[in-house]
Amino acid sequence: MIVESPAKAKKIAGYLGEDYIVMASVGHIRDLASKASDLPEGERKHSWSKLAVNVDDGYRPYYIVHPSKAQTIRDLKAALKDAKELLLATDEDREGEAISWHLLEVLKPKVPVHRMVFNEITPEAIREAVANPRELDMQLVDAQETRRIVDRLYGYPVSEVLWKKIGRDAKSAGRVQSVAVRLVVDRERERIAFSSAGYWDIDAVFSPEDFKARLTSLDGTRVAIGKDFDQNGALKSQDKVTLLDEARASALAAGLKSASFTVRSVEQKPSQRKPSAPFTTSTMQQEASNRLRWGGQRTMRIAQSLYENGYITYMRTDSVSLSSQALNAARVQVTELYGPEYVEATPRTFPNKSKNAQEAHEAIRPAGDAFRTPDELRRELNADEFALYDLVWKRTVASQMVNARVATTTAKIIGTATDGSLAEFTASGTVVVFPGFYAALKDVPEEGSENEHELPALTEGQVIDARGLNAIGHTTSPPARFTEAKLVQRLEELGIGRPSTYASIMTTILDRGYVWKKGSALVPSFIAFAVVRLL
DNA sequence: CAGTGAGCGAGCTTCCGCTTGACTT
Repeated sequence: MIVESPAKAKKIAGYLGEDYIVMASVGHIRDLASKASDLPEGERKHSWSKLAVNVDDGYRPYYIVHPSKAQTIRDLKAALKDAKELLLATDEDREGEAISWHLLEVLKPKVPVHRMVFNEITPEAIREAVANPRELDMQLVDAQETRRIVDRLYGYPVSEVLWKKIGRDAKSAGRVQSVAVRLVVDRERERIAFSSAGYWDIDAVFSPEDFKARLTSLDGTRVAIGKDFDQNGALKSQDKVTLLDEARASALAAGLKSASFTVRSVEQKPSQRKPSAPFTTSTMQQEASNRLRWGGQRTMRIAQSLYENGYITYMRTDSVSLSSQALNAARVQVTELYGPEYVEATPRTFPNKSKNAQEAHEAIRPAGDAFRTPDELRRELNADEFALYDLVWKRTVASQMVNARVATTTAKIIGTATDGSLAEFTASGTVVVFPGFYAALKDVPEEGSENEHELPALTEGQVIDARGLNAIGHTTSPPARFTEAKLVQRLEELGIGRPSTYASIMTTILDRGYVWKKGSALVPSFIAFAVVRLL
């Protein structure tokens, strides 16, 4: 049996016993020749030679076995000599199907060949796959080959156009990298074109319990805030809003100093928060970026180590689905750690956000049919591994827990200034009524929950005091630059790139000098503007 | 006889996606 990953091969070998030899192709075994000199003698002088695609004869590709793969091929051939049967068990996606086809072409097996697939590595799933082989799907193989040829046919010549038209500082172009560069450049253009606007409001602190409120309305008209402005710094809608300048805001704050304030309304609204879907490669990179400040490369290196040592499932995946084994493990763990009332009644499933998803693997989760808690592994893992495992564990377990229930209280407080203006302040507070999946996250609160705070008990008509009234100036900000994680998220939404390439796309555009990093922000170089304009 | 310069040809760069391990900083 041939699979793609050595770690996977080792695991499956343990399940199948001595009748099977399980080996790995270690990814692709052949690729288009990368330069004309790698072609056979006599084929090096055609106009298409350096493309390694014969565009004059049906776009016939010239494949070569990369020298670093020669030993793998020799090992596979040697093992095949004594085999009764060859089972091609590469991943169930476009690239995996192609790897199987290339294996057939190179190994030329004399024994019966079967193609089989499995989405989870359990003894039952493997046995079922062995019992239900299928044929190679040549449509999928053709799709991969076409993808490969078109990327070459555009990537090489368009890169060469850049060399000629812009100079050798323009290094490369391609279906994926050029879109990434363009997103960064477009964003920078928006920032350059942006005009910021200034506006003022008043922050108030009221007693009891010194809670904070903000001026939201003046004489019945809403006070302008950041989102009322467009990118030119002009007020957006025709909606009636009052725009406060510094003088007006300061005068108003002074005029309210001795005012008496009344609670005009108190409204409480219950709401629920849902846990996020289990990790894909892209969301894991985003979370590690947010929580741990790690780049994609580092996250993937740590994940690889966790995977090879059997702590997590495969780390290059576009699926948010958990196997039945994983669902069960998560639910058992939630019951044990938090109690049955924390387990969602039926297993939660999540829609896949990426329309190009091929779902050859399940979501990234703790390995095994019983999860080990981060605390149980604290001694076995180094600091980085522990930090990433902790994120994976929390995300997986939380995904099978019940919603958090929260209550948001909004209070409106009014007062009249010495000049007769009626000022309305708004305060809001949120309390967690039932933590649900928050219980698993603990120190890692979900988005938006960091600032949750409670309001004191207030009743309508209650008269309260202002402890402080401060006019505060604000300016609108341009759209933020992309971070690595945000760019990966956007590329995935657009269906560009694959889990195995997200981290390397970033190094490509950095290495080519198209972008540089300012802290974690991606800033385009001058040459990037030129390249995007030409393309 | 040594050095210079023109002209010519060969070879390199470049794409995306799948794996790990051997390197260097």
